[in-house]
Amino acid sequence: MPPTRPGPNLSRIATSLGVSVATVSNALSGKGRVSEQLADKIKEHAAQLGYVPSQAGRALRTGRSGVLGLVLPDIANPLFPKLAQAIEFAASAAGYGVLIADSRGEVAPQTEAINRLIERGVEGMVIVPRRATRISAAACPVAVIDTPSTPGNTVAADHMQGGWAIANHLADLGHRRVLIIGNNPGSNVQNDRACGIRSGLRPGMSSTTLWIETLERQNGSGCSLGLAAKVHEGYTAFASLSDLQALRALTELQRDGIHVPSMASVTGFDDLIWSPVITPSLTTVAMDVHAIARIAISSLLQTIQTRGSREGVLVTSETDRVQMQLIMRQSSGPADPTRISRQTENS
Amino acid sequence: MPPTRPGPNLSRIATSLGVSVATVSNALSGKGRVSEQLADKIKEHAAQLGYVPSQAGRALRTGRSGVLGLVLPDIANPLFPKLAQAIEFAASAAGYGVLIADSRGEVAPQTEAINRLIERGVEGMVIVPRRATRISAAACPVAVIDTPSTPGNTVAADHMQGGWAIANHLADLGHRRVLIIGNNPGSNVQNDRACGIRSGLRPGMSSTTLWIETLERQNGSGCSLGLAAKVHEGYTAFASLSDLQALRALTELQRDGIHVPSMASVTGFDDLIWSPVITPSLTTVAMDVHAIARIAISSLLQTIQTRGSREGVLVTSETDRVQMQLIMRQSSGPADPTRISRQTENS
DNA sequence: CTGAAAGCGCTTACAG
DNA sequence: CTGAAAGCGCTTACAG
Repeated sequence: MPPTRPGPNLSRIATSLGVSVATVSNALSGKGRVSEQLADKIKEHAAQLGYVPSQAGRALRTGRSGVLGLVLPDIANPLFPKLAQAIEFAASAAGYGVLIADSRGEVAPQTEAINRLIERGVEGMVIVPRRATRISAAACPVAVIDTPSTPGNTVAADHMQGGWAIANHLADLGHRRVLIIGNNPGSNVQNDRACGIRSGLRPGMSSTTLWIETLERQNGSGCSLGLAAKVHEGYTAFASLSDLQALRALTELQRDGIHVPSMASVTGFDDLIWSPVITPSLTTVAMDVHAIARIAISSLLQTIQTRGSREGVLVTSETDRVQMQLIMRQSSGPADPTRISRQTENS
Repeated sequence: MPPTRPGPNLSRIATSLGVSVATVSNALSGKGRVSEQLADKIKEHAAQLGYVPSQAGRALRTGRSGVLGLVLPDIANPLFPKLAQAIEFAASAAGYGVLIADSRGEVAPQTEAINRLIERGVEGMVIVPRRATRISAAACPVAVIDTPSTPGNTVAADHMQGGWAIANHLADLGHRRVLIIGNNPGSNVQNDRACGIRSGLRPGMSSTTLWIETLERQNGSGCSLGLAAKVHEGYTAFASLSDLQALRALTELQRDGIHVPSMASVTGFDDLIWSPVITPSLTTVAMDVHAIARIAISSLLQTIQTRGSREGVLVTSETDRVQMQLIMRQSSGPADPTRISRQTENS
């Protein structure tokens, strides 16, 4: 005999009130097929009994599990908490739960993670793909958050525009030689940001790009980036493609006696947790994770409603790129040292 | 009529093979009530058809959803990714999925988040409580990860011992005046770490504690911590209670021209993502998140098996505290400047 | 407005 | 070793 849940179910409520389960179900779901009077009575009684509907029963009957999956193949990415939070927020606002899955930085198992979610009956999933991975259609609708230039992307921050905003900011401050500092040239996101920066340079400005992974392959992990030397070569701005690289750049410059921002400006991307906390606080570009999450979830749910949850489609959205916003803090300032006195500096 | 899943189900497999659903079920679950020959044939056919068992059907029948909840009331805590990853790893190794829930830093809604998970039918949950929140029993088994000194804690890193390890390290390096830098005096974890540090000081050593939130309430958020002045007062070691505070301390010292580690040592806690990346890399104390996750999940599952998943119990474990490990990097060095030459420094 | 009944997909005693 | 049947809790056409 199947095990009975200890909690009350529709049948218990029904018999104790002398009505049918159908009526209880209709009353609680508020479909309006029950007289208001009776409905209120049923609702009250259910609440009193501490009734919690069985998702399993409902899912089996309706074919809808009420659960979405979130695949984060690189959970160690410090952007993750904000995005996960935003996704969870948007999903639960729509009445959905969120199952997480990650592939722990290994190579193959993105597919495995996806399969685990399918087995758990998710109606759709949001995937933040690992570097340049193409998502082959899974057995359910999929919303991809990567970068607008990735084919199949559903929604993402406009990383190019973010880069442009940084370049514009640096140009306004009078910088002419910009060192772009990225981690990995294989990242679509980082490449788009770098392109954006280059596209925003004005006549007379120039940039060079330094990829940390490439450098570390030669000099060993944790090696110096040689930024002090770059300052002496005439670089005055260090535009990092993530706050993590900005942090590395800033601490290296400071350690080597280069004062930021009076001798060199440092900027980042993403407004990660430490950016407002460090000294000097970091000028950066933030993505609107809530807008992105909202668009991803609503497009996903729309696809599920129109096409069902068993067809492997890449979800599209009307707004596929969300503006990034420049956050001016204290790590960037005028390039010309004679103007330093005009710059507000933290004491 | 209830909607049919597009995918194959047991019945489809059964009829197409001319056997009963019971036999298919037994064969696929490997309970051994079917001849090996037939079982193999069924398994092969099921795989060929791309059969995915319906969790909803199984859950309804067995009363077990195969899902656990993870409640992170402060998802912005940068420790989150590591812990979430470890929990997800341990849970999925045991065949469970993980639903996340967070309360977005608001005050009341820890309970609301917990209820959402209950409604989704989790068999149990892991809760990392917000600051000093006491978890009142939910409607299912609960494993709490906080600090061993919290009543009801299931498992946690031994934060006191971690503090002791830091103090011991600083003592070995010859430091005598230690400034402990914490964020919030209301955090159990931070308090235990501070106690641990104090307990490890040797005769002749002294410490003062600086709580950043308290200071910022007076001087405004983002204010200077005045660490350079502390150096001139004779403090040589800045023992932060989290890597985030260590980062703030380090950058402030560097900005004010104090070289680390030759003029002052800085240490942290948690080995967060940036700790090995900054210059100088950060000496810190790491918790073994995988051990903690493993213990939390296994205790939780054991309780679920013995007492069911509908009783609100606080799970206990045999090992309630996991040792923390000192990671010596370059931000800490000898207190006595004359000995600096003996210290290996990164160039 | 209310109720009786079917059925989603599964597992498990029970019978053969 | 294999099968027929019951039933987990729910929702929804259908009948009254």
